[in-house]
Amino acid sequence: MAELSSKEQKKLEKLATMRHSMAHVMAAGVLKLFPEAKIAIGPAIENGFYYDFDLPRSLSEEDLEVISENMKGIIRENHPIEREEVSRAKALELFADQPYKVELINELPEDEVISLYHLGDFTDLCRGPHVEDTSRLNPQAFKLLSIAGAYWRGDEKRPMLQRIYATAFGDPKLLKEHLDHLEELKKRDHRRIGKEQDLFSLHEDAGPGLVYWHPKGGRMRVAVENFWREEHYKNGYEIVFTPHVGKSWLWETSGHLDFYKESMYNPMEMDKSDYYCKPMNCPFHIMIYNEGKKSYRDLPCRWAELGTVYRYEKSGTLHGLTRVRGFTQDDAHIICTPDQMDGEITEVLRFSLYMLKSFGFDNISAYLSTRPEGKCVGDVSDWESAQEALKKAIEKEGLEYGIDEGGGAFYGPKIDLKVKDSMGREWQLSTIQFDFNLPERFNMTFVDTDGREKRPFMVHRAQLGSLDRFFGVMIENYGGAFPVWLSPVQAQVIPVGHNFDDYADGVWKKLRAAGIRAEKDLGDDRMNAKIREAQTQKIPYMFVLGANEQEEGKVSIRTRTGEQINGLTLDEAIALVQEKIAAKAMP
RNA sequence: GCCUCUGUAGCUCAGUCGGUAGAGCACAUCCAUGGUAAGGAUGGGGUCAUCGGUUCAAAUCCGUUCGGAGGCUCCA
Repeated sequence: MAELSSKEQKKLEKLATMRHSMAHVMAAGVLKLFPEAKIAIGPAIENGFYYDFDLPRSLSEEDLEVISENMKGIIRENHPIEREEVSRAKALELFADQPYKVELINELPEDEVISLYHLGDFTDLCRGPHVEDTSRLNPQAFKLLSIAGAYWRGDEKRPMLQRIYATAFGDPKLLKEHLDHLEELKKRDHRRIGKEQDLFSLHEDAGPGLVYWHPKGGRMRVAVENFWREEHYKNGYEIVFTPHVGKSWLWETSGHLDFYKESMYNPMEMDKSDYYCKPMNCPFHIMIYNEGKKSYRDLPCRWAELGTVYRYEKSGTLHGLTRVRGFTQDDAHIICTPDQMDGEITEVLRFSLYMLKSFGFDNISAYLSTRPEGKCVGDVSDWESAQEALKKAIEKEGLEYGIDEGGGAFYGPKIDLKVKDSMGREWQLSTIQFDFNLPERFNMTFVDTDGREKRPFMVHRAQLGSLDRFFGVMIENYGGAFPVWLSPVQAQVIPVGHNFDDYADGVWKKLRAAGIRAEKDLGDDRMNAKIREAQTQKIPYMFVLGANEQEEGKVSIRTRTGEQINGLTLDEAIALVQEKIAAKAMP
């Protein structure tokens, strides 16, 4: 959330005004095509605008063409856009055949000024502001993008309207830039790259939203998991493993069956008990904690698990790796005494930031969510000290942060960390979350210095969130051109011709022995085709070997960036690759 | 879940007015022995997602079911 200068702020406002006016033009264009259309709302949004309509039939791509032409016509007719303030009664009369507008008017507060904007013979209820006339709109710099269903006021019990999404800029060049950006996003789509690089798949027939990691994706995941485990041990965590299913009393005790049941897979009955697939790992970690009496000397417990959980997400929300039904959380629970809390929070935040930065996410912001109004568990004083600890930790790291007052869950305050990726999109990955509920429900205790049993603090945290989702985000962030340490194939060995297959095979074996993920391409293709193949696979290093290399026992490297490094001994080449791996660098 | 679009070879897609299916890539075999982004030839491969209906005849038209894609209050 970088602060915008007032000049930039003004520019954005101007753009939003222009887009909002464009939305009116679109509504006018739709009414030309469907005079009986009922219009709903049409705001400017981040990269454009939309307008919702209730139409006699569903829109097609061809309709967008017609509407688009209508809009160009309206703009060229050069209408003024004029404001008029009217009484409530007049407004209701004017929009008598527009039920959505009537609803809006009736909901406006008593003292609100009701304003209309006229654009030719189109009049819309609108707060404004707008551009003075349509000459301020560029007929070459907008594009209708898509048709989507949208519930009136986002309420699934209300009618489904048709929404037209569009984008608009002041200048056709900027429109083109934006469209190119959308094109680039498509190219980086992790579902596409996952297929191209043979990383993972999903199978509708075997269960929607369940991920299959192929060998190449598996290599990447092992690289990430190994790094993750090493860092957790270095940072004072223990790693635990817990079952995938548990009896119903666990979920009754945790409250999941009361509040979370519809997101859980149905139970399976075994020996007259119901077993549920876990949607979260917490109750299992608590089982470990509650095994034996704990002393203050045992605390803090920092227990991490790459725990695979199952959640029954609605079918319409599933999306590639980023929204799935079975996924592996990089979960941890920190159980500590009240005295230890401040230090633990500081550390967990520092560690999380380090983790995200290791994957090239340098643009990180924090969001603190505090105690909601109404029913919460836990003492108010505990909430306050927890919130204070979270805030201090954020400030100590010098992070930009926002506060979502009252945005916490009923069981505790939290920090969410969001990263901005290379395409400027924000993703929420890490979360650090207090829980005043489960320690109570599971009667977790520790014996303090005074010999009395007390309630420990418990904090949930995930750094990458879900490994599956994180991979989706990471693939798109890198656009499939991974740093060397993550690349599924780090080096591709390519002989110039079959005469050098043996030499290539020897080099390949040594690369593998040195711990480098190397492949050899001894197929019948010409070298050019092999290079092209390695290049499209975005393999960081190509070892191209022929007579020149064989005679001197050396190697020549082509990087995927097109750089040529010739005349290295194999040992030098191995050292070069290993250095880049260790540095988590690009080739 | 709901709305719109959509489902044809492993992948990307074409298939006109309803007349029983095609391309490129990939794969296999052979030829070619090659120096930094696709050498050539031949061949195998499809219950046109599913179930049902209309029809002399369905990939094509209609309905069902199951998937996939884009959306579903950044407030008149």
